[in-house]
Amino acid sequence: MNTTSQPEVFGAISHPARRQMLDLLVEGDHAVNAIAGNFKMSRPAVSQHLRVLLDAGLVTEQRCGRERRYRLAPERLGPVRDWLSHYERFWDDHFDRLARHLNKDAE
Amino acid sequence: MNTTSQPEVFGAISHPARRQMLDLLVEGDHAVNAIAGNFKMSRPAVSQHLRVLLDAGLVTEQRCGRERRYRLAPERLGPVRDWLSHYERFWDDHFDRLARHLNKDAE
DNA sequence: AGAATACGTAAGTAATTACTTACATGTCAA
DNA sequence: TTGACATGTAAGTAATTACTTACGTATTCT
Repeated sequence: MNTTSQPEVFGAISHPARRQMLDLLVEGDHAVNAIAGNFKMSRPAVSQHLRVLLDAGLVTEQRCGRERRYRLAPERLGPVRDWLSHYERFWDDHFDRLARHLNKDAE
Repeated sequence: MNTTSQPEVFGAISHPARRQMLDLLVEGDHAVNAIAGNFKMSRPAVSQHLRVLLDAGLVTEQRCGRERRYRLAPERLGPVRDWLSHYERFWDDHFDRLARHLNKDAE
């Protein structure tokens, strides 16, 4: 269990606004202004948060005319899920047994 | 999906040392010195990290003579798991279907 | 009682974070 | 081409974080 891998990811999701941005992007990709419309902070602040998410690899950006569309890249949440999986058994043994069963299937 | 609930939890697990402390406590409860032995930082620094985990509800402390034993309280990772669950489908649809199936069972 | 142990807390500091406003750059539209 | 739009970047700042050393407080041991 390597807890130091992808440290930026845990930092990136530690801010409520950034989690909310990811939640927004679940619906599909969005331009910066569309994202910023959901927040009280200034648009540059939103840009900076998006930069953090981009650096963490949690989103990708695509230039699209004068817009920049941000798209969710949820694979990078993998380390979080992996780390969390070590704790699953504590709150839901039933679920855990099934998860391990699935892993066995995958082998 | 309330991304602002239990914000401390996401902050608490954002630091690699604190995740490593939780990982340690998976094995069972430990006194502070036993925990500190695994880190290069000073013991007070470890105490301060443990305080963050305590405030987040991720560990409990029990006075035991002159020791203080910290024990994992993994239920508080629930918000993290819940938030993450909205992304499961992106990397493992099969797993997601089974998760939803389990939820249906639970009703 | 007195010394050693186990720990928290205080206080100080350097680094980082989360903003802000002002500005620069590239794109589209009249 | 001129102006409006979409966005990143720079620079400054206040707040927070992650440490450090010094010290205080129980508890146990002799």
